[in-house]
Amino acid sequence: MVEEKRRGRPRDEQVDGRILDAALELVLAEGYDRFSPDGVAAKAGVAKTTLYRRWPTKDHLILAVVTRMQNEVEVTDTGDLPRDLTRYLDEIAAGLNRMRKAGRPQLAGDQSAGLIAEIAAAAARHADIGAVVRQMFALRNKVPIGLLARARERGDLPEDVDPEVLFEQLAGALYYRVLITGSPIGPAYVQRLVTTALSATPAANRRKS
Amino acid sequence: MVEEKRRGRPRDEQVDGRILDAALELVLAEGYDRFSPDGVAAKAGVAKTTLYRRWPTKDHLILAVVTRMQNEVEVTDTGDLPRDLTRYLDEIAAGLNRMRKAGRPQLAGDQSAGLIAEIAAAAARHADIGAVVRQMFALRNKVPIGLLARARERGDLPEDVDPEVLFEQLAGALYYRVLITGSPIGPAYVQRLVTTALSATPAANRRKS
Amino acid sequence: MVEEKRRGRPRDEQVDGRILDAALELVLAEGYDRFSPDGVAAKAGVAKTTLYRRWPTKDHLILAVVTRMQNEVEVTDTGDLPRDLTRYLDEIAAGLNRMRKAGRPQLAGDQSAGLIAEIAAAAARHADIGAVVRQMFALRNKVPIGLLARARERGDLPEDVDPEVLFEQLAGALYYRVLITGSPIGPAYVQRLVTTALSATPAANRRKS
Amino acid sequence: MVEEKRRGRPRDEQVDGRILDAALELVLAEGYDRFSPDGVAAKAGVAKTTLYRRWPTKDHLILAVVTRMQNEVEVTDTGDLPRDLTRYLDEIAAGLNRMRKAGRPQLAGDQSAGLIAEIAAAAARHADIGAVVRQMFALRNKVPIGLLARARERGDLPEDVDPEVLFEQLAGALYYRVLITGSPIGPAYVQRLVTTALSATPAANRRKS
DNA sequence: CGATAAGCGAGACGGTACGTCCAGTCTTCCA
DNA sequence: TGGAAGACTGGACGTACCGTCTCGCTTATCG
Repeated sequence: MVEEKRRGRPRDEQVDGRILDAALELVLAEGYDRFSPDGVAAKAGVAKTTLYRRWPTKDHLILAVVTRMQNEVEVTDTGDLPRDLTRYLDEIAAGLNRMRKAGRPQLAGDQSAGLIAEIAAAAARHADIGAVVRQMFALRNKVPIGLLARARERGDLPEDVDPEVLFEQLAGALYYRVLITGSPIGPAYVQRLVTTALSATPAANRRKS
Repeated sequence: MVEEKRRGRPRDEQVDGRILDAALELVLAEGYDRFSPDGVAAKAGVAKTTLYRRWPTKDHLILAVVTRMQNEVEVTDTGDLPRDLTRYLDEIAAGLNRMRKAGRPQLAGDQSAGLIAEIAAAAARHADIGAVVRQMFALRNKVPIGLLARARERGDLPEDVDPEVLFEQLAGALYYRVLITGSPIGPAYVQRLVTTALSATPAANRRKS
Repeated sequence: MVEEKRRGRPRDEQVDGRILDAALELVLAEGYDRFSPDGVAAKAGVAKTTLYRRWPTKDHLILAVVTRMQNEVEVTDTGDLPRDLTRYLDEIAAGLNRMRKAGRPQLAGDQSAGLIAEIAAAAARHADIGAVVRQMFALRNKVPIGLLARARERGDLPEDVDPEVLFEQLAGALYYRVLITGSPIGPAYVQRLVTTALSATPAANRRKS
Repeated sequence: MVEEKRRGRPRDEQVDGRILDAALELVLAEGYDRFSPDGVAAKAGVAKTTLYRRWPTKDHLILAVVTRMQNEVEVTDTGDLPRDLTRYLDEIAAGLNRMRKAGRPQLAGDQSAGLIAEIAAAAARHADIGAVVRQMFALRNKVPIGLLARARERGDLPEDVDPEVLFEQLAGALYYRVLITGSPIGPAYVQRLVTTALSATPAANRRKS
C-alpha cells in the first residue's frame, strides 16, 4: 500500500467526471445499444485514448456508470421487521425503476428492464465485470441480510428460515419482475411481497392473536 | 382459423430446423458475442437472406433458439406441496444451469448467467422480443401458480399468501442467483429455498406438532 | 424460317408491352442503378419469371428498352451535303439528348451521359449484348455512310476521304461529348461540326469561288 | 496554399499504393463486375474501413485506378501536322486498347470497350465522378487542341476549322469505335483517320501540287 | 374430352456485394 | 507520461439485388 511515485504527467482527475457524466447522459438518452465509447468521447470532449486508459471496455465503462448511479440504500433497524423491510425494498424498487427508463422515455416505463439487463449480460460476458458486480452486490446485501438474521434471533422469524435465502426471495422477486416478466414493482407490489413473505411468521402470528 | 390460401413457393420447413440446429450448436460452443448470423447461415448451408426472412435480427434468432431449448417443465400435483415444489424448482434450476454453460466450458460453470442474461438484455432492447419473452413466461408460470393457489385453498398455505407473489419469490430467488450473485443453484439450494419459503406454513406447523 | 408450331399456352403479347413500358418509366425516373428487374416486375404487375423468360438479364432488358427508345432517323439525300448532314446529325443529337435526361431531371441536363453510358457498359460486359448493339449501329449507320459515299462519287468530297471514317468522326464527336466531356450538343455545335468537317472540301471551295 | 496543421495520426501513404495496386491487378484479371472492394481490401491486406475512408464507392475506386493507369501522352510539335497528329493518336489508341483487355483475356481483344465504358457509366451515375472525369479530360486535351490551333495559325488548316471541334472528331472517332461499334483502332485506322481529317487541307493541297 | 405442355403470379432461395458501424489499438504531435 | 485527434484492423450486421426454383393455377393444342 505504498504510495507509488508516478512519473510523467499526472492524470487529469476532472476528466473522469466529465466522461462519466457524458456516458450517463448518453446511456439514459439512447439506451445501451446506441451508446458507444466513440459517442461518449465525443460528447465529453475527450480522446478515445483517454477513455480506454481508464476503462478497458465498453462494458467496464457502463459498469462504472451504473455503479455511480446505484443509490446508497440505508437500512434502518427499528425492530419492526415488516416496516423496516418495506422501507428497504421500496428504495431498491425505486432504484430499479429509475434504471428501467433509460433510453425509452415514452415506452411504457415498465415492460423494459433497461440497464440492469445489460449489466447482467456484461457480467455474463466478462469474467472480471462479473466479479465486480458480484462483489458489489455481496457488499450491499450484507446489511439487509444482517437485519433478517437479527430478526430471527429475536424470534421474529421461524428458526428454519435462512436469512440469506429469504433475502434472495425478496430481492429476487423484484428482479424477476424487472428482468423477466416486465411487471411493475411499485409500493403496492412491495406491500404484497412483504405480506406474503412474512405471512405466518411468529411475529405475524403474535400480532394476530 | 380459415386456411389461408398460400401463394408462391412455400417456405422450406426443413430450413428452419437446420438454421436453429446450427444456431444452437454455435451459441453453445461460442457464446453470445461470438455467435453471428453470418456464421449460422454458413454452418446451416443457407443464404443469409433466408435466415433474415425468418428472424430479422440476431436477437430474434437467439430468442428462437432459447425458446426451443426451453424445457417443458411438468408440474405434478400430488397434494404434498413441499415435494411438488421441490421437484418443479429442481427442473427449472436444471434448465438454468444448462444455459449457464453456453460458450464458457472451462469457466467455473457457475458464476456466469450465460444465455439468460442475453435474453433479458434482448428483451430490454427490442420491444417485440420483450413481448414474446413476457408472454412465454406468463404461459409457463400459470401452472405452478395454479398449484400454489390450490394449496392455499386446501389450507396448506396461509390465507394472506399471494400465490403469484410466492411463485415470484421462488423463481426469483433462482434467477437472482443466476443473473446477479452468480451463486450456484443446485438441489441443496432448492431445498433451502423451499424450506425457507414454506417455514411456518400451516402444513409445516401441522407436521411439527 | 418455318412457323414452328408452339405447344402449350402461348405467350401473352400484351405483357411484353407492359413490361417495357414499366421499365422505360422506371429507368427514366430512377436512372440505371436504382432500376431493378424486381421493380419493373412489380410496377408492371408481372412475375419475375415472366420477365426473365423474355430477357435473360437486366442488361438485356435495358437494351430492349433503349432499342425501342431509339428514334428512327431518316436520311434525306437532296444532294446538298452540308444541309443533309446537318439535318441528320441534329436528329441524332436530339436522340442523345433525350437519353441524357434519364433519371436526373433537375441535374443540369448536360453533363451526364445517362443511358448511353450504361448501354456501352452493358455491351462491354456481355458479349451477346455487345453483338446486338454493334449490329444495331452497323445497320443504322449504313445509310448515312452511303450518303457520304455518293457525295464523294459526285466529287463533293475529296477522294482521299474515307466515307466510313468521316462518318465516325461526325458521330464520334457527338458521342465523345456526351460520354466523355459532358459538353452540350445542341444545333450550334452540330453547325460547327459540319463546318469544320467539310471545310476545304471541293464543294465548299467551289461555293467560295 | 497554407500548410494546414495536420492533427491525429497521419494517413499511411503506402496504403494508398497497396490498395491501388491490388485494385488494378484485380480489375485487369477479373473485369469490372467481378471486381469488388471487398476483394481489393483482402488482396491489399487492408481493412475495408481504410479503403472506404479514401474512396467512398466502388466506382470512385475504379476511377482512381483508371486515372493512374491513364498514360501521360506527350505531344510533340514538329510543325509537320500529319505526323504529329498520327503519333499522338497512336498513343491514345494504345491506351484505349490496353483498357479494352481488362478482364476478358480470351475474348477477341477488340469488340469490348472494357474499362472505359465503365468509367463513362460511373461518371453518369455519380455527379462527383463525372466532374473529375470531365476535368481530367479537359486538362489532357488542352495540349493537342493547342497543337491544332497553332497549325491553323500557320495556315496548315483552313480558317473555318475549329480546333476544338476537329480534335473532338479525331478523338471521338476512336472512342466511338471502342465504345459503340467495337471496331479495332490500330495504326492502320489512325492512318485513315488522319488522312480523312486532313484531306483537302491547305497543307495537303500544297503537297499534292 | 382428357392429357400434355407451356405461360403466369407469387414468393422463397442461394449467393454475393455493398456500405455502415463499432470496438479496441496504434501513431502522431503537443503539453 | 497524459491528452487530443484520428487512422487502422477486424469483423459483424443488415440490406439490396440478380437470377433460379418451386408452388398452384390457367390456357392453349394434341391425341
